[in-house]
Amino acid sequence: MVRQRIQIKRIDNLTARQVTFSKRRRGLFKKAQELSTLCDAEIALIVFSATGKLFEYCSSSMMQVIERHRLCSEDIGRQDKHPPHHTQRENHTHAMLAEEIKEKTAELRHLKGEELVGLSMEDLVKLEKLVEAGLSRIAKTKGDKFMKEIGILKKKEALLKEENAKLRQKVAGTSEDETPLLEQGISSESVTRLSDQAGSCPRDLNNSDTFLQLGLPCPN
Amino acid sequence: MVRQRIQIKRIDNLTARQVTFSKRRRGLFKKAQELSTLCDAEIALIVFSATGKLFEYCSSSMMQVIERHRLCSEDIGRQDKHPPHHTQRENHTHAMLAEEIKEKTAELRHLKGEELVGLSMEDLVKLEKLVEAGLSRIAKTKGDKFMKEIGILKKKEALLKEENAKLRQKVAGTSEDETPLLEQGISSESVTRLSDQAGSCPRDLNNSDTFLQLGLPCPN
DNA sequence: TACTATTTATAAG
DNA sequence: TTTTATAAATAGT
Repeated sequence: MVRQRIQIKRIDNLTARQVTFSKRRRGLFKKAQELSTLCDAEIALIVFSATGKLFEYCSSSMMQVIERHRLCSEDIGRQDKHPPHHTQRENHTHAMLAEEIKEKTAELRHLKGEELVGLSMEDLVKLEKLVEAGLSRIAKTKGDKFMKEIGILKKKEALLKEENAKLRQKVAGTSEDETPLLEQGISSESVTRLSDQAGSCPRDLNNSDTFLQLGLPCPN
Repeated sequence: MVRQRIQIKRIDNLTARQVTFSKRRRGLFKKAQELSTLCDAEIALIVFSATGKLFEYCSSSMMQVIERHRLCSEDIGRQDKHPPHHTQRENHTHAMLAEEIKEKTAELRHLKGEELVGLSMEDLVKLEKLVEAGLSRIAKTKGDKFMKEIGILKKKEALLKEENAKLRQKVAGTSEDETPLLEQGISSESVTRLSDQAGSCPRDLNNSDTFLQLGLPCPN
């Protein structure tokens, strides 16, 4: 396919074959994963090299996909008139479970605003309300958590300030050095560096969506 | 990858997603088969579209490859001493399906703003974004549908008005009665009662969330 | 579905 | 492995 178009037939030269295998295998896996991501597909890819080495990729769980595949194949090739034994019941259970998965998958899509064609106006309005309600709960939970974090940080700040004040007193008592412990030019009222956490903001707040800065910027 | 480089992330637009899926799926299968031929590899590729349709390729026999894969995986994690029968497999399938249901149920709860305790700030922010995106898609779909309905109704209105006018002319020609057919005091310009639908608004618009009244209130 | 301008993959070195 | 020239794939139309 390059420098010179190649024939799609077995490469005789061992080295060339191995090199090509390695390159194309990588390409194939990349494409598989891109397809999965772009199109929301569930993909399983199993590759055995000529030497028997296994390479695999799966967008979710290999077992899960293989099971799903088995179920589908079963459905297609159901020519066995009489599923003889208890398998009758097994199949029934499978069908139920599969149905449930299908329903839940559809509902998930709807909640995510996908596959909406075919929904009636009424359905859409209901769905919108449902999602709005969910969103407000999520926002509230987020807000609560956020406020709690702020509370904790403020408490820490107060404690450290107090400690700081005490230390400053001690220092003042044992030395003539009047230089404050904090960086000069920045009031200790407006900024308190948390000495035991210097250089690391709490992960949950170190997020681009966090819209308040708390006056305790991360040093990054 | 062309005309404009695309991000490898889920394609939101349904049509574009389906088109891309179709194209890339073909490409992927071609690559798989080329690799298999060129390098003498044994390859199995299973693809489920977002809508649940199964596509598969296998250089030999799917069962064979899956079995070989199972053996390899087993070698890695051999904990099951003696898988007695096929019931093992049945149970396994059940477990997988049950697990999938569990996952989907949890995701549904989250999208509905339930069971949020335990989620990190990061999770919450992600979730909020996801739901917001879904909501906006739903709202857009609803709005589009709504506008379409309005268009249809307006067209109907125009047609009926025209018909009305003609009928009125006829009536005027055959009788001296000057009383309009419509309720007196309401201009036929602003209200046209759809005679064949009197008393029943289209169901989809008879909803508290419908914010325009169209000048055709339901008599309830 | 078919067409291209581009990007991506890759054969050969 | 890394580099290139070129073939192949594909996003947008």
